[in-house]
Amino acid sequence: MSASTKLSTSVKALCYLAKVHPEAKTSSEISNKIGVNASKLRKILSMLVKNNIVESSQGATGGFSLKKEIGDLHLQEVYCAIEDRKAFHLNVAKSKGGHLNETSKVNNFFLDLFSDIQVDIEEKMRKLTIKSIIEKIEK
Amino acid sequence: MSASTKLSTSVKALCYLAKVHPEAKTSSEISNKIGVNASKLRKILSMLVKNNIVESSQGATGGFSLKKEIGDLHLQEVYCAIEDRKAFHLNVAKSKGGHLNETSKVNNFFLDLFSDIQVDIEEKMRKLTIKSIIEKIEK
DNA sequence: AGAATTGTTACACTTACTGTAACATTAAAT
DNA sequence: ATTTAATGTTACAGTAAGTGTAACAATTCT
Repeated sequence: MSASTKLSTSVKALCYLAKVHPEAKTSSEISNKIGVNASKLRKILSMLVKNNIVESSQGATGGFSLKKEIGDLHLQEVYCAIEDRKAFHLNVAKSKGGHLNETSKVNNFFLDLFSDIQVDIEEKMRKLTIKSIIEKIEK
Repeated sequence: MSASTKLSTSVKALCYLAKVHPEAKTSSEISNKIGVNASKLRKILSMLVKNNIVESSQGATGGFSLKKEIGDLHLQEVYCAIEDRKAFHLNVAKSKGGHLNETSKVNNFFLDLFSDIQVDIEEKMRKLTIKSIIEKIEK
């Protein structure tokens, strides 16, 4: 699953959980609401659980509920929770061999450029809370 | 070939052509220098030709040479030449059905966000000329 | 104990990417 | 004119990545 798909799935689930807060909902309930496979959804939600964004309880009456206040929950935080590797990943061939030839210098240039872009993206996401996203969507 | 790979390949080829300017070089010569398959390279270079960035001549003594002054050639221009679709593409599920439910609203939010990001990236690329890249790389 | 849920693994299917080959088209050189 | 060597384009097999779904162990309430 691509980073951007995971991110939008996460936000959909978080918006739904925010609406029903503090009620807990099962993965299949959420799945029906947002149109994402329940198994895949659990995979994503489990990552949010590990990062203290969502709470889960197993067993017969289990389910997922919001743990963090959505006014304090930034998109960047969600993004980091679901994506370990540098995301919105851009391909640049690794330079092979020790010395820096022209080709590997160009590669390094793009690695730098893309990591600058990555920083910009994360900065943009840091300014958006889930609450602000919900407000923006509703109006 | 991903957008970012095509872009870095283009820049490698352009740097090499700048160095030997105004001499024309064949795709296999360039291929050897920058370590990219000659056939794939021709595919990319042909797009640069169509956008008046590179000149080509066919036939026995043919080859590729720079057409544009590298001080006037911006990375964004190269990028547009090789990539028709919105690049650095980020996945968002298309909303199906006419009405706007919560899920499709979230999708639209991300479409907007990602197109903002796209604008930022292109703006960054618009500030970089091939000449400035070469200077940056060499020092 | 039984039932229902999360958390995780596995797998087939599809889609995209990669590397390479092949060949028609073109143009210079002899 | 023929040959030669190049671009421009198409095709294709092999690989990698993404998608959708199923299965099942672990857990916890009733």
